[in-house]
Amino acid sequence: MGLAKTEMFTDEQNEISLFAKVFGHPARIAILQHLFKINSCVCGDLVDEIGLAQPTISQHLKELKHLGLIKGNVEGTSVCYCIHKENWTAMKTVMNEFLNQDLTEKQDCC
Amino acid sequence: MGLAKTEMFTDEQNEISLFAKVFGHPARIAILQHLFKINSCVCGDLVDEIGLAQPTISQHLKELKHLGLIKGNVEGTSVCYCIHKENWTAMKTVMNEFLNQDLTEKQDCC
DNA sequence: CATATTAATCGTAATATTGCAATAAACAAA
DNA sequence: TTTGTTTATTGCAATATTACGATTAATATG
Repeated sequence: MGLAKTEMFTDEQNEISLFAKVFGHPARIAILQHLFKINSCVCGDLVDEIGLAQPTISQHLKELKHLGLIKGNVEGTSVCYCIHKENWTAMKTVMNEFLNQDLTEKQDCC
Repeated sequence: MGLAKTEMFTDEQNEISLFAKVFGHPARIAILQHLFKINSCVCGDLVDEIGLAQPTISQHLKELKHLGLIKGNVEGTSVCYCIHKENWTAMKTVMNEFLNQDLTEKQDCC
């Protein structure tokens, strides 16, 4: 099928999986890491930095933008991208809450 | 294509994306949350808890197990699953390092 | 205006993921 | 051994993702 039955899960579960999904490709991790690394914003440099074709990078940027994790600013013929700080922080809260669940009290089964 | 060119990315980028990928489906989030919630371990209860067919749940469990995030203990005819604490903690370290990158010094582009 | 530059979009091929019915495998109990 | 119970595997259909060539859109520059 390839179709996740989102209606049978909680909003939280769907939200976490949507964020995780966008992190589920190394090119998008590379894009985000590069945006974190350089202080100023980049655009087509990402195509050189990462070894993928321009349409492919553009597509990955679109997905990141669609989830609100980055924003793009048109400057002449080029577009300058950067991390969307507020949304990134909000995403972090959701993800950290899931990842940092308490394990100490749990007893092992095996 | 549908094929990520893993060889052009760093080990870290590939590792992060692999972890994220497994979190990229709400059913697997639901499974993990349930394993966190109940103190003792579960097996076929997950099929009832989540609304998916038994082979589907089994497949999701397989992926979680393959990444080492859970472990299964055979008890008679049933299998008891639980979070793999050590591996979960190790995964958390990798993911937190990526998610919690410093944003304060970065200037906005837009 | 014509031309270059840059990024987005379209179209398409290759591959991956999801879900489940059917079946198999493993084990317990009668 | 037979039967029931539980989980894993197989096979397949439907859908999603990834990558990129070709093209378009937008803007700058001569």
